[in-house]
Amino acid sequence: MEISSHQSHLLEQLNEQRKQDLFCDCNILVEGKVFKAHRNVLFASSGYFKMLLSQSSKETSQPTIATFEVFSPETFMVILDFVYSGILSLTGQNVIEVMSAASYLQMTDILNVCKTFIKSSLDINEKEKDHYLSLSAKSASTEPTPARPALYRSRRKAKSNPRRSYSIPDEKPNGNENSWSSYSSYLSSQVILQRAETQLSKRGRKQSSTRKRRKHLGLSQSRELGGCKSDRAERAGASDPTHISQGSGEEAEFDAENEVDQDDFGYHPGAEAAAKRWSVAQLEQELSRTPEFMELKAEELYTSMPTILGVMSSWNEGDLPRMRFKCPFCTHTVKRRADLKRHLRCHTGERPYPCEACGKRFTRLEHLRNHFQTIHQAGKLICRKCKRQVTELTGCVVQQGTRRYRLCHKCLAEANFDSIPEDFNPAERSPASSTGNKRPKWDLEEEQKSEEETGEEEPYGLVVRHNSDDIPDEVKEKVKPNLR
DNA sequence: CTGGGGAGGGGGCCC
DNA sequence: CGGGCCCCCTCCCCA
Repeated sequence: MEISSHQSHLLEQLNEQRKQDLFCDCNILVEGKVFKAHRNVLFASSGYFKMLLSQSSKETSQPTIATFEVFSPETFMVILDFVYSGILSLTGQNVIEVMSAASYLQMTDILNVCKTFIKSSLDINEKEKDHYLSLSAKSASTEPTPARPALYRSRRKAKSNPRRSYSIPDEKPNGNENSWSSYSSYLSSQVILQRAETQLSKRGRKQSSTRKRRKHLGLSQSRELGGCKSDRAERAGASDPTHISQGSGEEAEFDAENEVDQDDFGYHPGAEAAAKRWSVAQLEQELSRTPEFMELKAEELYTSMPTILGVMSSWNEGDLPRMRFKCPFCTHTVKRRADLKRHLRCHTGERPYPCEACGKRFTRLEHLRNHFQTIHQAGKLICRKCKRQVTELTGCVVQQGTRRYRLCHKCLAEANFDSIPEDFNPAERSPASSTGNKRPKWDLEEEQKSEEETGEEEPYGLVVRHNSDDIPDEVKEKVKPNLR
């Protein structure tokens, strides 16, 4: 005999215990805010917690502390409330971040609901704001089977909108349906995804600048797979040192047409060893700062990409359909596969082209070349002050702040810089000077030139900013020639 | 506070 | 298909 109310009653009791801080044996620290919960509940609800708790299940006497910096307390509150009640309070404002956090925490049900929430917005008048949805406790069972349609009911406040049940379309990770083939479907999805996409692209820009700031701070990019601070930071106008890789989790999840097994991107096998410690998120951040990790993840991404990335599109009636390649992480499409591969670097964070002088890494060789020429070569042979042409003999490079330029000796004397000239010795500063054939030709040219320059310019002193403070030791050690 | 310029990043497309 | 060029955009620094 089965008493149907038992499950919900049990969950209610657990929730009451949580609220009264009874038997809570796990503290979750989210950006300084502490949430108390029960280990077994978290274990049963989240793949992420399952992994962490299974690693530390031996020590049960002390309350466990988990730290997250990849989503906001508000977001975690939504998720925790769902865990203990089966009710997911989704709004148009928080769906992105909840989805991102759910991806990070490996909570498949929430992910599916978020997807459906976005999809369903296609059919819902956009004027309607604040879509409240709740996931039924039944569908919130601990059985994470994506193939099973999860049910959630509308919890909209408008009384005229009675609660409705939606069923999430079956996910077919290995299905034969080629969702990429329907460009009209793709286009229609853009309508609903546009708003969120705007947020993402904005954040992408933010992140881009954040990366720059990090680089200025001497930090290489961190990659928080499947998790992010997302748009909250943007809304708050805060500069958040979080990297794009939520693209792999969040943006990927966003693309409802995508058939890639999203969990492949949300799960971090490389971090398994790190899971033994509780601040795994931090540890992953540290781990993910290495270029090798980027490349590993990029490789993982490339190999796990769906075979079919092209979408057939007919731009104009009567035109022959043209194959375009769609990014699995965003709505961007390109004509050529090579362009897609290049584009994917902005999602994977892969930077195969390190500057051999300062260790800074770039996504493209041309960017590296430009960087080298402008930063390390100061190619413009014009005195910045008097604008007269100078030569290697009549002028020298000075550095002021982040700017590098040339001054003729006269202007240099007038300027009376405090900068202490430092000899630029490419041989010392280029850890890969003996890398042989793999070196790009511009580098060889540079070497020849610099040999001349060092001989000629040394008397004047080439003021080269020392980036040693900017580059973490591990990066400096791992600066390698171009990896391809 | 604001505008200009430098630096970096990304897309399109040609070779 | 990779390399390279051009263009545009954004961010940051500085005057």
